[in-house]
Amino acid sequence: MDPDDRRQQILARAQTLFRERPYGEVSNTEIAAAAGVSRGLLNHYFGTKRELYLAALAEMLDVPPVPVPEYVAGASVRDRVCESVNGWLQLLEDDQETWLAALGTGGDPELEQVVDQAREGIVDHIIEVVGLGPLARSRPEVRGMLRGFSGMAEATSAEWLKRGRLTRHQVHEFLEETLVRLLEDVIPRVLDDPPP
Amino acid sequence: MDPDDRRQQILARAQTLFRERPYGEVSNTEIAAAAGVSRGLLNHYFGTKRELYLAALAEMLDVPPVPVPEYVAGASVRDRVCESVNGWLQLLEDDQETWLAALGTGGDPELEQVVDQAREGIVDHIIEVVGLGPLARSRPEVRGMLRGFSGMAEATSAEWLKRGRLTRHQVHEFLEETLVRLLEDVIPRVLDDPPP
DNA sequence: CACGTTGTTGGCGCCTCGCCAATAGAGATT
DNA sequence: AATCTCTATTGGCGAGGCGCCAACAACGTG
Repeated sequence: MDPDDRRQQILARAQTLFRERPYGEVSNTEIAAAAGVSRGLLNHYFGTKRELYLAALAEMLDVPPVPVPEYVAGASVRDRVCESVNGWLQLLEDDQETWLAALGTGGDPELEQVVDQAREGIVDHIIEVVGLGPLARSRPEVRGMLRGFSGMAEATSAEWLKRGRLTRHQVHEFLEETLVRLLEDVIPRVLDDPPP
Repeated sequence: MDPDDRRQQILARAQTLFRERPYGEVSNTEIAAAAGVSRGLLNHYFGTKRELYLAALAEMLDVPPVPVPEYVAGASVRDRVCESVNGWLQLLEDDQETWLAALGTGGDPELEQVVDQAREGIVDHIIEVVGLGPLARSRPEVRGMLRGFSGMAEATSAEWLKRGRLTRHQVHEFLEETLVRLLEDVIPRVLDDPPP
């Protein structure tokens, strides 16, 4: 068989398995059996199991981005932003299981639950400090949106601590300005908006 | 030895090891040796290796939140928001390595690089669709902040797809409103602000 | 026709994990 | 004080997984 085809076939089988179960629970033996080849052939093509996993994941995430429509050239900022958000949600709906498996903790539900609980504590702290009223506290949508802000805080903090593209001062200012606008404008607007 | 003390001691050693290396690269034998006990004792206390890992991670993430200062009662929204952001950054500086190890992909650098590349592609797409000028494109701070927005998009999408606390419509509206404000107000303000 | 190259396989050795029988030591009971 | 029970603790056994390597086969080439 053609080496490129074989390599691609193994990767395809590995992807489907890594999508449904986390790394540690998928054995090379299983991947080889699913691909109809010997186990040693996996090492021949990809070296180690980790390299196979990285290759599979890289190809999973290497999806062509949603094409940019033409009309954005003369459109307003809001229209272009709307289009960008649409592109993201579209991408997410197209191959949902891929992103859910790749991002997060790799698909482990119990592990997910542990870090989820810690993040909910962060949200609790935000709610307490900014002094949300009891009516806002009771709505789960508010918690959901604040979890969104928490994700932003984690990402910008990583930009500061790991990548160095932001300073601590910039992270602070960015998060403060954003959170103020969320509380005063965005969140009330989303809450008041009726579902279509 | 007192069972509680022993359990705590094993957890402490496991935490330090799991902080510096990802799950798969830390063996139970190593944890047992570091704790000065037999390997079988780990199974006696925690059952399986995964349970030990979850227990260690849960205790790592179970840090007491930064206490809320008193003056927030009569302060403005902005002051309280500032205090909340301060709390987050403080928490991050106090035990930085814990959060960096727990969040993200579990401390695996190569895996991190793969998903990082995918996320940078998302940022590229945002930049292209919203039509940022070449001067804004060139600044790495802009990319850093848009990565923050990307983190928010991932978190809110998880709220929609996994938790169900937000609808797709709400996610869309929330992200659109937020991104418009980021582009028009927040990002320019952070860029123009001189470092202290 | 011989020969080197390469895809492919089965097997060997090492490591890790979960389980279990065996041990030792402390506390309780008589 | 002696015994007995309970439990913390250990070493070892078996299963499974991974990386590596020698052997085989098939195909093109001189």
